[in-house]
Amino acid sequence: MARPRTFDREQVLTAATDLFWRRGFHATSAEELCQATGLGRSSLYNTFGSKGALFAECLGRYLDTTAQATAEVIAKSGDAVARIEAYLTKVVLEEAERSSTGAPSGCLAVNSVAELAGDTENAEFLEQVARDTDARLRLLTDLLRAGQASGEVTAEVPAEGLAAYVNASVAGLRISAQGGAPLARLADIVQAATRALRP
Amino acid sequence: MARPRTFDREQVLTAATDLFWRRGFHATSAEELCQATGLGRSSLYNTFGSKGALFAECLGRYLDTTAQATAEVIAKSGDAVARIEAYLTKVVLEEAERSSTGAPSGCLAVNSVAELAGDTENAEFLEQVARDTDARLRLLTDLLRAGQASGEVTAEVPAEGLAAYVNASVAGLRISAQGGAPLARLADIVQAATRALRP
DNA sequence: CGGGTTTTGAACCGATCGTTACAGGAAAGG
DNA sequence: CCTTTCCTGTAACGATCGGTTCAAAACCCG
Repeated sequence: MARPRTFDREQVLTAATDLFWRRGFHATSAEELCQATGLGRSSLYNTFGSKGALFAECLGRYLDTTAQATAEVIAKSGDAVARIEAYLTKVVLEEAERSSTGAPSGCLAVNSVAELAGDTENAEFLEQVARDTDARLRLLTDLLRAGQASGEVTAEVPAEGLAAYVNASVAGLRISAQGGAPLARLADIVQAATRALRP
Repeated sequence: MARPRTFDREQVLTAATDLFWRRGFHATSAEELCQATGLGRSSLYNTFGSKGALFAECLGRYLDTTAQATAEVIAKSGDAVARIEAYLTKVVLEEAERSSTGAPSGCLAVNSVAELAGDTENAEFLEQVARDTDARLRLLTDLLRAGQASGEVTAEVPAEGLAAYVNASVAGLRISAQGGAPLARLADIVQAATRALRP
């Protein structure tokens, strides 16, 4: 019936995500996206509509992927503090692997919040991240509240607050990694952050 | 001898810093800078040379100002943990005031790292932030090491690691504030972060 | 193998990017 | 008052921005 596509949609999204992650939304041009994905301008616009729509799709895919990975680590056995520690350690291991493979450091969601927080024209991207953050906070809150109930986790701070704290720690780790902190320091941050949760 | 300037350099830098802070380096145009500062294109370029040079000056001034403010809070009396808590609390109070006055939230240095970490053409800005971060880490390390020596601060994590942790906590607070976290959550984060330092 | 449908490449759109050129205006020294 | 020196506003520079147009190419189905 018709001429088929010569590219794989998922591969294109992966390449575009990598570029947005590395350079940010505003600094990434359509020309660079074409070069990185290998497809022409009309194919890109015919498939995704606009640069903003492509970014929204990349961001959504990124958020879903990382949310799933987070849920898997959190769901492992062990007490609540150990699960949080495993979660934070996973972040450090990711940064270690990324810096050795040339992949971008930090977190696309954190970068997007930092870049677009004052950008009224692109508030939709912030809402995407906000929805993801809310879901992540609910997951962490449930885990930490259960930990408080069983005495593994301190009750000096409400579970919602501890969840926000864990979330902030991840962002802090990501920014620290982007700032060039050595792996040993990132590991120290995890150790310190974990201490705060114990009774 | 010559015609004098009709604007105040410091006021221009303040207005430009506010705009860069709010919108980021790449998304801030020369046109917007002229509008925000009130001066014409040629005056702006005649005075600062280029958009990048202006940003470097804004960033340097911001870093110096905040470094001084940090040093003042850290130098106050009290034990090491109380000083760190005062430092983190100050961050939260700043965010509270900014959100009520319409000033930009978050931190220009954090935003710059997130936006420019993968930007090889603007590595000079990252170096500026890196120098500031190194100095801040030295200050924190000294304080925390003294706290460890007197037993006020845990020795489970080396002082350099605790300093990196405090620094990461500030970045996490800033990103959380930009992401829309309510003040009560930010205060919880400070309480939790402070717990990690105690023996 | 030919008709119908979709993708593709390349040229092109107006707008805006960062930056510069230049003519005229305003103050201080003589 | 006139020259000198700098500053200012306007207009424009080439380059690039995100996005579109369109004809030709490529494929599937009959």
